[in-house]
Amino acid sequence: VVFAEPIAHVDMDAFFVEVERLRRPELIGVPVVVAGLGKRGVVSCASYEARRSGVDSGMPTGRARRLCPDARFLAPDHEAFSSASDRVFAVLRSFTPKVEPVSVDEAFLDIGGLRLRYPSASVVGETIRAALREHTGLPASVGLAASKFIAKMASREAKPDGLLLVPAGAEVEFLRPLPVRALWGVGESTCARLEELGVKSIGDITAVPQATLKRRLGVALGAHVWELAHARDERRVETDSERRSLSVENTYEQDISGKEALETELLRHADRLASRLRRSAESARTVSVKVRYADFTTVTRSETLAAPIETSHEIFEVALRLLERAGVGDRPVRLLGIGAGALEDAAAPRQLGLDQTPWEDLDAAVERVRSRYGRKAVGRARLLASAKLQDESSQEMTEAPEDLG
DNA sequence: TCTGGGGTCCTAGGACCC
DNA sequence: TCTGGGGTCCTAGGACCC
Repeated sequence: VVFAEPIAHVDMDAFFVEVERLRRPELIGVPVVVAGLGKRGVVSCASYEARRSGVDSGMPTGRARRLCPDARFLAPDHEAFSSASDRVFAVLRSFTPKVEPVSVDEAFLDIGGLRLRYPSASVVGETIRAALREHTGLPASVGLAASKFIAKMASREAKPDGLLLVPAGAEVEFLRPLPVRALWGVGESTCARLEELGVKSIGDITAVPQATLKRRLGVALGAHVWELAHARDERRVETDSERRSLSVENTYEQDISGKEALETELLRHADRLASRLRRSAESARTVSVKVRYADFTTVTRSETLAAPIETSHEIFEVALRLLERAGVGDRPVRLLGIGAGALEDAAAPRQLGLDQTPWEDLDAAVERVRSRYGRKAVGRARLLASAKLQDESSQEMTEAPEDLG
């Protein structure tokens, strides 16, 4: 006996809102919106009550306030979400080790191995939902199918707090009436181009030759969309995929401008990025800088180095060059970011240059102090002096900062 | 209404090498 | 004198997802 639908997609319902409701029961049953509360904030998660007023993820908070003035607006508490996420994944892994995280609140499970313990895939799905409810207190929806992408579409149809199994063989029929926008990988832009071909539903795609789609959408996307519309999806559940990049960025409440302010913010970002690299024991061979101007145009500059780097000092040096190359000048900037790519294991043997500096030792020491006394226990004098620029922190340093340069 | 932060993957052109 | 084909790597931008 083998399940004909061995892939489960588990998706938590209004995750951030439900986590808040666990500790604040007065939020149950009323519209709740978790969102950036600043001038330039957007919605991270809206409760189903708020969604009825048209509020949804990604929407500017200002607009959400107008649509649903009675909602409770809460700033995201990332630590709470992250520990709730850990509890969710612990429950999922108690069923099978074959868990592929998609995001903090979503995962694919290969439940094929559970066929001897459960009578059907649906029973597995309902058992997972009940276990999540019991051990985390949170509602989840589950989609079951023969392939990942159908399972994903099924969980969406099942929401909220539901389960849907799409029987093997019935996939095309299930997909046919759904709008193309519902396809995983078809966003606003692709949707518009498909509409130009007269394609509105997923069923419509099957009437278009694959060659036409490839010409219109590009080879990879055209082929992909055509395959998905025919319910062909061979992707397996991948349990151990490695991260490819790391980045830190910030949108400012007020645009910043001028060399001094930009460089100080760049230094702050380099510091955070190096800290995260160190904690994951990785080094980076490419560094990129991202700048978004007041008119929302965005430019990136990147540089690939001969050897990987990892300290805040080295990252800052490269980032400064890239900022120069971006040619910002005096233009007002609304977002500044730094990214690290081409990641390598920091333990990998590396060539020692003649100008090898003690920066690594310094960063390591800083990290040790921080893990013991908190993130703000040590920092650069330059960042302390300009702490008012930081829009995410209102706390003062409690320890005297060391001057790191 | 005015657009977050963290990621992934694809495309297209150019450099460079054989 | 004019000009190959293929492969890999890098860069910049864009679409998409949660």
